[in-house]
Amino acid sequence: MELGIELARKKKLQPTELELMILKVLWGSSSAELPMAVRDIRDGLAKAGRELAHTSVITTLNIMLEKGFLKRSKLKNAFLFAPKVKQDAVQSRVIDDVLNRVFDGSAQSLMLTLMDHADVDSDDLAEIRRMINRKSKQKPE
Amino acid sequence: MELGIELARKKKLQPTELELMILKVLWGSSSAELPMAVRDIRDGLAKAGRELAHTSVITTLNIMLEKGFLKRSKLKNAFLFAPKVKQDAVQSRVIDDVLNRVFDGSAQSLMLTLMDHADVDSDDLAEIRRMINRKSKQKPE
DNA sequence: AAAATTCTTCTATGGTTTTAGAAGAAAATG
DNA sequence: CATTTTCTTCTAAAACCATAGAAGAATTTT
Repeated sequence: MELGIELARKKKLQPTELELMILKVLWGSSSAELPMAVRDIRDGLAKAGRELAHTSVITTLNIMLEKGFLKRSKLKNAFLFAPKVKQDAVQSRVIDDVLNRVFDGSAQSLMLTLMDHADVDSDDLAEIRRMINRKSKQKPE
Repeated sequence: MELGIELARKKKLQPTELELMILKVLWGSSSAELPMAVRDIRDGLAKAGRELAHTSVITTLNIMLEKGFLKRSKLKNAFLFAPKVKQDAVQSRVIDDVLNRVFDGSAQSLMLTLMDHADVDSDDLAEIRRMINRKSKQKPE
């Protein structure tokens, strides 16, 4: 029996380029958590170099709502949007994805690439070393 | 001579999902560098869980050729494909992109996320520490 | 209240990605 | 040499992404 079962398309958990920009505007708003009006989000995008029509922003916000990235509330006749996902969580998912897809799961390889490439100065290195020490104590595993 | 100045579209430097899988098949082939036949690439993909029609693979390979990810040679009537970009280079570009887009350029933040998330065991930590020491000597910057 | 402004939903287009069939040329096989 | 197999190129479709105009409802302004 050939069941047609719509496998409900595996929901991209990763925000797209533009979606991420929007999330960053929301996360960065004075008191995060605080819902923003479309107009303000649009301004935030413009400030980041992305000038879009008002309706373009709305369209994307609605898609993000469906995807579960945002929550929405109403003020008068207008909608306000707030992030439903935390920045940490998104960052984690992205790193996980890159780690597995691009670096075959090798965290070392990833770090090596990062340090070879990005201009990590000696202060950064020191900070990272501190981080590692903390880590290796805290979780000897 | 006013040649047609191909400012063309901004050439996605990043391989897509499938394109990356294909590159991995090519990079991973016994002696990298060695050109592979479509059939073999197809098998490699299948082995990685991606079963595509022969023509689907060809279509994608041709796109990758246009994008400059691959080079092509001919054997009899069939084409052979080999990577034109090195794995390091692609990894670098991806990390750079993620660093800037997702972590606002903070390598520390990226690393922290990586270590909090991925299961980096103490051996890994030791290795990473060694890496950092090497780095901080080599380039006091 | 009439007019202007503000917002939303609907609809639409162009581009990219992924996937694959049809048609036809070339090579291998019997 | 006729048939089968193996390749390629062309064409195409569905999904997703980015962008935005038209139409219409609600709010504000004059």
